[in-house]
Amino acid sequence: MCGRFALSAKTRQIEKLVPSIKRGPDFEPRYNIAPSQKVLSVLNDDNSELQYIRWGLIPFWSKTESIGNKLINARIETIRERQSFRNLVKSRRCIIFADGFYEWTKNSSKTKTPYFIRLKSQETFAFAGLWDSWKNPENQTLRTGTIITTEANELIKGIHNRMPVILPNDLIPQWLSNELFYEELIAELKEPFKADAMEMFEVSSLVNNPRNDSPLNVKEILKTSFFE
DNA sequence: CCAGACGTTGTT
DNA sequence: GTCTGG
DNA sequence: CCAGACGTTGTT
DNA sequence: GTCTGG
Repeated sequence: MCGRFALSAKTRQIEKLVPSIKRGPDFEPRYNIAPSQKVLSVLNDDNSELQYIRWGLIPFWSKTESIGNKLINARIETIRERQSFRNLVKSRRCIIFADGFYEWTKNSSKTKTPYFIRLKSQETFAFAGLWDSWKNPENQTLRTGTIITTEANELIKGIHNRMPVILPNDLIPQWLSNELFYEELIAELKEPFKADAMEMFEVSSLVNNPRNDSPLNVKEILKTSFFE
């Protein structure tokens, strides 16, 4: 699963992943992005626009906002079957930027230990996602999205059985293209991102609280040596 | 036909 | 136990 | 994902 | 809005 992640990159690094996007503003680093918060994305609708959507999919037909609490992830194995997702695969794909994510493992003691996972290169990457547009009772439009998951790779398997679908950079244009052979691409994306390009660290349980998103907590959250 | 769901993870 | 909010 | 709430009447 | 279950 993917229920929490980080994005501390500058706009410039994100522009490298999607050359067609217009220069966006720089933004504050975020180390503890939780469902219901805004996530930085590019939608297949407009590959030139960097925009925020809310994490937690609210399908256009939903009468209530609360369904978004549930639809934070979509299993790639069943994405073509699920009522809430299958139509979106054809028409409403997106990418969501991150440079690391968290997974939890349960200990014998009922406590949960968080781990931070990122690329060895420390580069920003793109999750594969789906989005939709919903109108609230006041007729205001809200764009929301969900992150696609797959089985865990060899690195992550030790702590957890699922992980987010990370798009290899060369597949980003395909995922955002409107002439998509999604059958083939989806089959390809079931294969989890390669483990030897990633690294994983146990981190402080400070990250358990989604309100701890201060850059000042980074050294506490990432307690190993790599943030000197 | 209508009513109710529409999801994932992990645990029992 | 289950839902809501972040 | 985790943390925290989960409620009403009536006013300190 | 559309499918599933009864």
